[in-house]
Amino acid sequence: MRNRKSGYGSCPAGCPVESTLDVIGGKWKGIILYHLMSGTKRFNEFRRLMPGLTQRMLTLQLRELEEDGVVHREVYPVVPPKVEYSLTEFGMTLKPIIMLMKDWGTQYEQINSQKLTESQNI
Amino acid sequence: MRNRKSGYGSCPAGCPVESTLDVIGGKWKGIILYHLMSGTKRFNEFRRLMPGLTQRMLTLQLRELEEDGVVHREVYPVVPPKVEYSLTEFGMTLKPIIMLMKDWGTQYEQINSQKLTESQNI
DNA sequence: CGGGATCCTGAAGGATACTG
DNA sequence: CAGTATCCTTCAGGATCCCG
Repeated sequence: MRNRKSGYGSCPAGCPVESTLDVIGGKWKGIILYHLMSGTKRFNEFRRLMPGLTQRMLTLQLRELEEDGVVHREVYPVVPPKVEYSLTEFGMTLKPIIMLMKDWGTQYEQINSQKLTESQNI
Repeated sequence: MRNRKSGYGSCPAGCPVESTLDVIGGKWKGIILYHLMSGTKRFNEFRRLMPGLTQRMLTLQLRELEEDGVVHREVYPVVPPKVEYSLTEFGMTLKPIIMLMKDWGTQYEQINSQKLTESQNI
């Protein structure tokens, strides 16, 4: 999923779509960004919000989002350590997309669960 | 990227976002959907539009999109074979998302190329 | 023309343990 | 608290050849 950006060679049109997917398409990036929409979060806050996400993956995904310029990482030089993650201004511009994706995903899930119950009734 | 849907266990909120990414997050699905926005396409049309995409992957990605209910596959019983792919009505509802993603990706690419030239000037 | 059948690999993601 | 550091697994994606 990563290294899409490097490889294309020829990609006439529609590639910006892929660039966007590069940024938000990581396994956890969608949820991470979604949670960041509602405000700054700390490292362990994410872990509470997303059980099942390991520390390693959380770190990696956050670092990539940071590299891509959509997430800001603020380190406070205190003991115990305190690090806050927030959306950059550019990251904020993802809000409409994430929100639309949330709405669409809700629709999609409803339709899928309907299919399921239908096939059980037959 | 696939089988996200099956695995979660606990996914309180924001998961619809992930569901959507499940549908559009495949390596070529973004471009495929983008090209379908402008109308029905045949198998080899896609291949022309996206050199570098192998037959196998094109078939697989189209089949998954079909399973997810966003793409319709129309087979004409003629010789030589003719198969047309189009968006379902539900698939049409993805248009706003794809378009936003295209716009955002364009912005993102501009910013990235700026960074590049800046770092070369230093 | 529009695929299917195989085989293969790279890297995305995961489990676990340790640390400043 | 917020991470590294290793090691390991899986499977999405690719290459190639064949077919009705």
